[in-house]
Amino acid sequence: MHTVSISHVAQHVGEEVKIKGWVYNKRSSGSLFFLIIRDGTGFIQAIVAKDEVSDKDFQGCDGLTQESSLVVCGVIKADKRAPGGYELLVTRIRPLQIAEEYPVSLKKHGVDFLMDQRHLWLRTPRQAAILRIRHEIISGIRDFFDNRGFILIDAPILTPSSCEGTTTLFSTDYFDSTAYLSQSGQLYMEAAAMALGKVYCFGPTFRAEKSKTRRHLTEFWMVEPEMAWVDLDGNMELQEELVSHTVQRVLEERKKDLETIQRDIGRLKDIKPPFPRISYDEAVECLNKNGVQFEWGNDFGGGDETVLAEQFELPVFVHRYPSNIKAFYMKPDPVRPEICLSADLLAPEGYGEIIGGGQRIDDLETIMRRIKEHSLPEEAYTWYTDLRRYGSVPHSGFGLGIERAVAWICGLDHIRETIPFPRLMNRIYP
RNA sequence: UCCCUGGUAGCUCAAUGGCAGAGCAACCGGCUGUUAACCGGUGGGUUGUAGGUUCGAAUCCUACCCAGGGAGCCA
Repeated sequence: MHTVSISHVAQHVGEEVKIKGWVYNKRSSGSLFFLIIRDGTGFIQAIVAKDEVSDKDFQGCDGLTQESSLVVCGVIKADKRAPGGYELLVTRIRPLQIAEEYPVSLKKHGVDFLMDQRHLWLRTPRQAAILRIRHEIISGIRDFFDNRGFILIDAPILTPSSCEGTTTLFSTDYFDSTAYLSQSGQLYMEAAAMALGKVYCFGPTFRAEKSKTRRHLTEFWMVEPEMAWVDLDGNMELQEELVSHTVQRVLEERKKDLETIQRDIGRLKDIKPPFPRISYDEAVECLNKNGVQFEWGNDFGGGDETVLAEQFELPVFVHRYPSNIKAFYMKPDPVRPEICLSADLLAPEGYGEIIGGGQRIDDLETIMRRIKEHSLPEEAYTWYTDLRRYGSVPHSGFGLGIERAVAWICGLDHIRETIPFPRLMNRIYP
């Protein structure tokens, strides 16, 4: 008798099979037990009838508790009364371990409790569905780049100093000096792009900011492509293709999981290029027209981003921000040096910035001036400025926040559910 | 760091100055098609912590701790 996964039971109707899993729920009715069994791929109702199994097996069912592990044998049958449409008529049942009283019940729980039980919370249908969608998003992104000739380059996680010199970094002891956990692989990707043309990194990112909002984690994952010979327009084109490809892939491959989490997929279906593009100037005008007091030169807050995104059905690019609210390496606009060739992509439905990127400064004099203006330690950036000494070319790139993308595509109201074990300002357990 | 809200049984909540309560979970019993099954029964409490006001505090006051939401900062 061979083991089948619950997701494949439809192909085994009438056969006697083995299922290895856990008890999700149990109901009994005198001489019948209804066990809802899960195996990580799905859920199936198992019927244990007194007349169909040994007395020992039947009595054993009485002691089964929520999340007990077991191996059951039985015949797959289609039945309208069963949740999912199929059920298992049990012939043999072997408990492996009887679970202790399980903390996470099928009833309602509060966030604090669930976060403390995150290792067990992952077993619930909703959390498992989100993690499968996260996997699909990640694999969709990797396939997108791999199929377009990008080379995966792993950026270092331990770094000697800040990449951008602004945000708060986590520090750690590094022999007799201090190292910092990476907040971006971008500068290293610029070096790699000059070696290999089109590259990307995909790794964790760390920010020690004391942010307590539904959009922030202290540890999150980011994909950062970087391309030689590509300008701002080419950069935005790649972004809209990447985002559309990823959304369509999830719609095709994870329909069932989207149903499980009750995501309204109406607006996701239309996510296809081209995305609207507005300049920072136009965005400021748009905010003022919508009753938001906003002054040219400031950066957008969460609320401002939502107002802007609400004007469009699709994700929207906001490009050409003032240079002094962006990172030091953003290339100034040749006709208006006070603004730069940067672009952020704002997701619809209030999910905010999911991509930040732009064209980089490729001129040695300009990059040296910007490093001085930002009071960055010049020696630490020698390798970076070397890229402008030895065959500099126009180049662009961006960073896509995986968790924010997952939150948007899944329609979640908090980023903490998008990652298996979230790290927040005041939470590092489990 | 600042602002707002909250903390009562394992979990989710009620009790607003006067006997500490319910549903679920656990345990015992019943039921041959249940759908977060249902029905009957049992056990379960330092009301976040420390002070204070009061004849009397879960309830009012002060400080602290913890959590949630937001601001700033950011993807």
